[in-house]
Amino acid sequence: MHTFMERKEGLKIEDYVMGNSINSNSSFCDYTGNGFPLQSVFDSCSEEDNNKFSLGFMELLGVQDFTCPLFDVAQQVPVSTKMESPEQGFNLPATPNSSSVSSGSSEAVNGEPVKVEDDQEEDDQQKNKTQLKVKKTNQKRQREPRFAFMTKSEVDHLEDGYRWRKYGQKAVKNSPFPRSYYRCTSTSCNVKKRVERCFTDPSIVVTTYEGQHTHPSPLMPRPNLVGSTINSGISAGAAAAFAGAAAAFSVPMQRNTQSHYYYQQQQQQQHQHPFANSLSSLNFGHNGPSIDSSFLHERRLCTSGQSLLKDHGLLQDIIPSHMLKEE
DNA sequence: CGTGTTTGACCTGCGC
DNA sequence: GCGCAGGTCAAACACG
Repeated sequence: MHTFMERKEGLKIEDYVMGNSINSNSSFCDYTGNGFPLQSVFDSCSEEDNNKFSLGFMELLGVQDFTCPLFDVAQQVPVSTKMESPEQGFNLPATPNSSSVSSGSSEAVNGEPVKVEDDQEEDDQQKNKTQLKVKKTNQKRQREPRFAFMTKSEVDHLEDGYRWRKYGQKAVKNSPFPRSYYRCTSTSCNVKKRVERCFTDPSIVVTTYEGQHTHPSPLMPRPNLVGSTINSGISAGAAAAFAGAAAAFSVPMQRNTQSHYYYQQQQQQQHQHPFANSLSSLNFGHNGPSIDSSFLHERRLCTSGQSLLKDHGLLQDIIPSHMLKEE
């Protein structure tokens, strides 16, 4: 059986969901009836991979029990995984700001306006525009890994231990709810996230993270609080492992939420579970966040939680028992 | 004053 | 080429 780790970039999830019949203009809420914007999560797809991975969508998701509703939040069914950027594994640091380009780069140098002849100024602007195009083109080719999940929450912007600065908001077609764009406030960190609400089920918030933090969470306390989770039925190891994996993409730690996780997997990725990959590389004592008490109320599942359970035995405590039985 | 939000304008990619 | 939609910028503004 194919695991999602073996899947490559280019998987067109819409095809697997609705048999190639989905109108690209439709929101994902239309696709699933549960409203997850897969289009925004699983982009950069290729025809080749469509053909290559013609197995069932559920199989693609690593879900063995095909009777499980695909996007049933109530059942906490893991959904799908995929990552982008061939060169970037799950735990590779995010590309530094070198790839980010400001549209106002032609205005000043070192904060001071540059006085030049008009002709030269125009040339410079032309050059800058050209360079901008080239950079943006390259930027698109090497996208940051994306990680998306849906969360049942009343608040749009979930607290995840990192500080975010909102830099944009756009109305989403076919949805009354706008999409918000956030960027990590850390100067050396270019992680972004998009937050939008499913319009068919407004209680569901879809968060898409792009890139990985290059710094520890500024808000997370030391992980010695993890021990407190034991009393609530989550082992310290499981909690720390999950929180660490979550921190890799800054999964929100929000009370009373329900989430599904989505990975965007990519070509030539290590044959290792993304979460496991992330977990193995995380230094919980330093970089990994500790578990906020709110985490105890979380009922989340990573996409590949089941395989992770098998391999590492870390997350059993937070997996609903009925899901284990379904395996 | 520092930090974060709002919002209109702009850029880019893509389909027709 | 044109129009649309997604994504980003940056000035203005709010707030503690």
